[in-house]
Amino acid sequence: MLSANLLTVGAVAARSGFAPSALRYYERLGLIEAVRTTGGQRRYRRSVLRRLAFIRAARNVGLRLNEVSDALATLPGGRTPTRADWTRLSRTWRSRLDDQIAALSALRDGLDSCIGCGCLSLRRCAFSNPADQAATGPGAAFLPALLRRPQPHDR
Amino acid sequence: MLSANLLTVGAVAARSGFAPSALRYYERLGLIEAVRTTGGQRRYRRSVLRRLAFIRAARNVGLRLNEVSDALATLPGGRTPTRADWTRLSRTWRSRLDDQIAALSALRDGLDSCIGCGCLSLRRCAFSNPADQAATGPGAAFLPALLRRPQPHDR
DNA sequence: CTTGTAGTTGAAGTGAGGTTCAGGTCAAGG
DNA sequence: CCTTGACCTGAACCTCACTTCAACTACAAG
Repeated sequence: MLSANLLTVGAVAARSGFAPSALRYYERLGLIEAVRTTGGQRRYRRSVLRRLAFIRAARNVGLRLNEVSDALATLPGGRTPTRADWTRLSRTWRSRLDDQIAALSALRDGLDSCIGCGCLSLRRCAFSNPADQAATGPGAAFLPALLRRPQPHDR
Repeated sequence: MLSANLLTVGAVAARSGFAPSALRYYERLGLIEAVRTTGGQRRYRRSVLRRLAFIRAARNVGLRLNEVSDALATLPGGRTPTRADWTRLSRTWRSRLDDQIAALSALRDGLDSCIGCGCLSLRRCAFSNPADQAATGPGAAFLPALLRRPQPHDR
C-alpha cells in the first residue's frame, strides 16, 4: 500500500491548526505540497506537519510568507530534511527575537520615563520616538524598522 | 488673526512623519480634525501633533486604528486634553508591553531548549507552541493571542 | 498679476493573507 | 448500493491601512 500513512486535508488542518483554505493557499504559494488520490483529493505526507510547524513559528517571529518561502527553498531538494536542516533555518530567529525584545524593552523603558509627564512629545518622547531617530530637525517620529508596525510597501 | 499658528497638511506631515494621504485618511476615520481655509484647505491646530504622536505610539504598541479611535474617544470633549488625560490613555500600554516582552522571551527561551534538537515538534516544541496551549489532544499549535501574528478577522 | 508649489476631491488600486461561495465530486460506513 | 460528510475548483470577496490617480483649485512669493 503506497497510500498508507497519508493525511487528509481535514486531518492536517486539525493537527496543524491551519484552516483547510490556508493549506490550499500555502500550496498555491509553493510552501507545502500534497500528493493526490485518483479522485483528485489531497493527501499529505506527515512531514508536512513539521513544515507547517516551521511556517507557524516563522510567522510568529515576524517573517512574511515570502520570507518563509525563501527559507524553505534552502532545504535540500533530494532528501528529507534532517534536524540539522531545521536547526539551521531556525537559528537566525534567535537574534531576531533578541532584537524584538530589545526594541520592546526600550519602548517600555521610554514609557517609564515618559508616563509621569504625559508628554508624548514628538521630539523627545521615547515612546513616540524610541531610538531617538530623527531627533534633530523638526520632530518627525521615524521609528527603527523593528518597531515600526508593518506598513504597506514596507512589510 | 484667528488663523495664526495653524499648520498646513505639508507641515503636519513633515513634523509628524505621516504622509498627507494618511492624515486625510485619519480625518475620514475621525481620528483627527482640521479647520478649513475659505478656499477649503486644511489647517491643523498644533494639538494635532500630540494626537498624532499618540496614534503612532499606539500603533507601535500594537493597537489597530479602531482601537486607537476608541481610546481617543475617551478624551474629554469640551476642553484641551491635559497631561493626565494622555497619561491615562497610555498607562495601559505598560502591561501590554510587559505581556509582549514576556511572550517573546518565552518563545526565545523555548527556542534555546529546542534549537539543539531541531525538533519543531507540533506537540512539544516551545517554538511552535510557546505557551503549551492545546498541548493535549492531537497536536495543533494554537498560540496565545499575544503571540499570534495578526490574522484577518482576528486582528 | 503671474507662476509654481501645495492642496483639494472621490474613486480606484495595492498587498498581505487569507475566507467564502457555488456547483459539483469523492470515499467510506452501513 | 446509497447516503453523508469531506473534499474539489476557480472566482470573488474580505480586512487593514493606506497610496495613487486625474482633474482641478488655492495661496504666497516675486
